[in-house]
Amino acid sequence: MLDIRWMRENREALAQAMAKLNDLEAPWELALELDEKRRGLLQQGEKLREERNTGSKQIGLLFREKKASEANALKERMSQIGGEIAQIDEALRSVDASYHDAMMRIPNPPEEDVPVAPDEEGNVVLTQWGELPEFDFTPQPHWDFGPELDIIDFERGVATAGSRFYFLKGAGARLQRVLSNWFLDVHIQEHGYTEVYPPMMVRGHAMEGTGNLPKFGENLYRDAEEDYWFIPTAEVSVTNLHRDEILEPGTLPLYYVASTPCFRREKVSAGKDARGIKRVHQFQKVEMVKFVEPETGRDELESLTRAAEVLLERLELPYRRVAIATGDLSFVAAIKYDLEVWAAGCQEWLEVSSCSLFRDFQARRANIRYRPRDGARPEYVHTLNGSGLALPRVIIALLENNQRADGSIRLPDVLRPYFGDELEIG
RNA sequence: GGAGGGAUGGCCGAGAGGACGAAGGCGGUUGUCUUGAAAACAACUGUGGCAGUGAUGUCACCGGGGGUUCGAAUCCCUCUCCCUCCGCCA
Repeated sequence: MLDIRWMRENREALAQAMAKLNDLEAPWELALELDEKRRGLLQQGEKLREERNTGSKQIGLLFREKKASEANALKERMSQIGGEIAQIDEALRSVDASYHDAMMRIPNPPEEDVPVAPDEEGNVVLTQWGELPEFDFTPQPHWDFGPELDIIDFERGVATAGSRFYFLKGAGARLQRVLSNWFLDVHIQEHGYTEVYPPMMVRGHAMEGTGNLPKFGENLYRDAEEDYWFIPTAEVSVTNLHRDEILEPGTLPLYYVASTPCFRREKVSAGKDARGIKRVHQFQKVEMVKFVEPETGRDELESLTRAAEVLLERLELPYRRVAIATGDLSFVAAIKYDLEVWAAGCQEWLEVSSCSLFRDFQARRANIRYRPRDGARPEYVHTLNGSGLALPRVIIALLENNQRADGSIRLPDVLRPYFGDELEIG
């Protein structure tokens, strides 16, 4: 959510930002209109309330002085005012609801240096690390060798839960668990993160806090009877960890990391990314979330992104950092870097991390504030998050890039502390 | 799942239709006293909206929402959460 005062005073900048984002539906003009209406009604109502408050006090006094007839006369007038207040309140309620809804549907304006383009064609590769692996045979995609090695079972996954579900088995399941643990360990021990185990179903208002609702409900799974939503990423629960709080001076920055399953409806066209575990309804992801002071946001984004990149480097996986263009930016992000890893079997770059700065956009929605100094006014924190990393796609790259002519796979040495001498699969 | 009891400021806790944004205590800040500290004493001490350059004014907020009333922390409805007992359970 944006600061309405900023919106009032920066119409031009707002219009430009929305144009850059290529979001033609963003109801920012409507929001400003409703804001004006809302404040008008608010002032009318308050004036009447003031009148009624003083009147009501009078009535109390008059009764105490046994001046019943005067009191009753006043009562009648107050009753009238009460009616007017009720009318204004009703109008205000409806205006307020529309206003709030409009505000919740206005996206975050991009940072100055985000590449301006209408869609993902304008994304810019900023850096590329590592050499693409070369083979003297044709590298296979994981959906071919996964079942052969009996480490991924698609058929039984589909039979059990439907399309885009799978079983990881044996070395496959173990690899995911080991990677998840190792990612967590690196973030905790080297990057100063605190591990949390968050709820994986949350209330609707938590989804609003991170910006997944009201606009993107169709991407989420939910309980049919109760207000429980399955998290599409740990970002949702972990960001809400400090909802409605005022953090005392000295608490920021806060770094959290969690490894959770993520549930996504993935209503993409039926054929797209249908094979393998590139795009599935349930996957494991290690997510980093930061709460920081506003001035430090950009530096924190850089260190957050580096924390994810380091993992890819130690796994010897070639990757690139991509600056997401304005038209491809998510609703809540002010700036976003994607990390894409090369998968030799699929022959494509797979997104394994998104690192975003939200400024105060989420903090306003979730009402997360901090006190800059003792006794100072509370201000909104800035939030960031990034995957560090999404498991299935890292597994894809790891398996596909390290396959050998005989069909076996040799995992990188960095995993030796977790695998011992069992670095070979198949 | 069933029965009952609760939710009040940073914390504890009073409050039962009118002088209540809310007693009292704790905590915090400042001052007096003191070489300094402690103690004692005194004053101050919540959040947000709107209007105003400003002093300030005004409105809202006693878990959330709705209602009754001239007037609600207080009465009614509803939701959420917490506690106790019973049932069930990894």
